[in-house]
Amino acid sequence: MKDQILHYEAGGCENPFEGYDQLFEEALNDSKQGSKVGFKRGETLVKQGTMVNHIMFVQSGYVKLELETETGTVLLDVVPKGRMICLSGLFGNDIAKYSVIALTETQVCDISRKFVEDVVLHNGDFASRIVRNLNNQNDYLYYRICSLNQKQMHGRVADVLLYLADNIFNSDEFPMILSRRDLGNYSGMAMMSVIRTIQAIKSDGIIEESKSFIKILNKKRLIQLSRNA
Amino acid sequence: MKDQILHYEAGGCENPFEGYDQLFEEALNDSKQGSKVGFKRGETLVKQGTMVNHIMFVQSGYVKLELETETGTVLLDVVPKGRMICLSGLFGNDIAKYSVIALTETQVCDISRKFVEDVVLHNGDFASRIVRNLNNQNDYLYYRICSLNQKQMHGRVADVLLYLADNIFNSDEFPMILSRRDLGNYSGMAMMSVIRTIQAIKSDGIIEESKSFIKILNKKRLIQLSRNA
DNA sequence: CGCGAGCTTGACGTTGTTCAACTAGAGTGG
DNA sequence: CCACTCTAGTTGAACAACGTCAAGCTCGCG
Repeated sequence: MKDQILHYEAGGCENPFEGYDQLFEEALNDSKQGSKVGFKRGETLVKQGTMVNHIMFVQSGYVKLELETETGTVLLDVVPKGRMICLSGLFGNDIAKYSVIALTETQVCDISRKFVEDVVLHNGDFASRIVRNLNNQNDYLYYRICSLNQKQMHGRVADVLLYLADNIFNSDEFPMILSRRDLGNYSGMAMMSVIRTIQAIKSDGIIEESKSFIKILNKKRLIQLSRNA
Repeated sequence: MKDQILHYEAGGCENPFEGYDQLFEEALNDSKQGSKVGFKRGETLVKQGTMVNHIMFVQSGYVKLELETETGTVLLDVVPKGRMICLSGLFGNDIAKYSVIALTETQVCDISRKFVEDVVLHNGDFASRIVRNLNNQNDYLYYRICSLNQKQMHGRVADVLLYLADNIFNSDEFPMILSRRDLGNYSGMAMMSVIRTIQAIKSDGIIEESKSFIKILNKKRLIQLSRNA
């Protein structure tokens, strides 16, 4: 029971729109409602502080959510293809709370926020999915807070790697789309500390990296590291 | 814009049940649906890992939400009278993700989770309030992550104090219901580091403490500390 | 071939934790 | 009423963890 949150399992990253294809297809085909847009790595989809009146479905690629503060940047999350972004703006104000930046070539599909809000208002089943999705997001953030609160460098780096493997790529081998700096912004560490820690994990034979492609060789030990061993 | 999240303002801690008194009054008067229970300081309202089939309204007093992990305890949040707890269990499974513990004498009022879920399913306006509430909870967690990620001890302690003053007690003078250990579990610090930091803030004349009652004497400087000065 | 961004390494200084000893107050039982 | 104990809070000194600085590296790209 205790470790239910230690190894975050994204039960709730299910797409709440699944099964509602038809409903939203109409919205998407309406030129005013939906439009597909492509981005290159590094491009900004949404800039923190600007007005945003739509939510987005990531059709292909990967994006990161970043929060800029006076003292630096926090990497809030990585979102892979098949999930939604900006759901957290539903029924709130128009101002984007964080920036969204492409980590790879990315295609997204905009949906009017008002439209989605209307569906929530009139379709209880859909509303319940949105609630469940937000609750899962909450669980994820709890897990992040635990990691930051209690673990030291090795544990935190292990956490990011496990999160990427288990929740973003669903594989123990994946391309390293995050820079060392990104990893630092995610885990609350200086970039150089990230480097040193990863170096140590590599030379312990726990992971392998070539051509910015990560392989987890010894997952058990990685999980042990995460538990602060 | 940048500091929108640095000073967390609980726009969203509004009670989503407000205005729905009548609807839930009925539920509460039904002996099966609602019941009022009292707790003393230190008593556990909900134990992490147990089954919970209700959400709770805090009628009087203050409670804390705590997550127990293998490596220690994380203080997730403090909830004052007038707010709900366990909303995060809506449409999820029955298992409590965290413990709820009374910080003072507390009276709570249980409401069947199924009942609330039914209202969400059939009342769009209420559903939108729940969504907004959860989104505000998300914002709060982002703010916490920023604090943990980027600030050092003085900033983090300042953050807790400001959070308590601005969002829990709505006053710059309040009883210190959290122990030093609690503060450590909240801010990701060792208890002794909390003590030293508070001692320093006191001797700088920024706060005053007597009989476990806190007065913020110089809020500007406390905010400066929070900004990592 | 040279330039720049991301990465790496070592030395050093700071921040924060741990350990151990001590104090003050709150309850408890005789 | 007085020991007695228990918990929360406090302090200092030693130590480990982490960040910072400065220099050099590597690799893709023009």
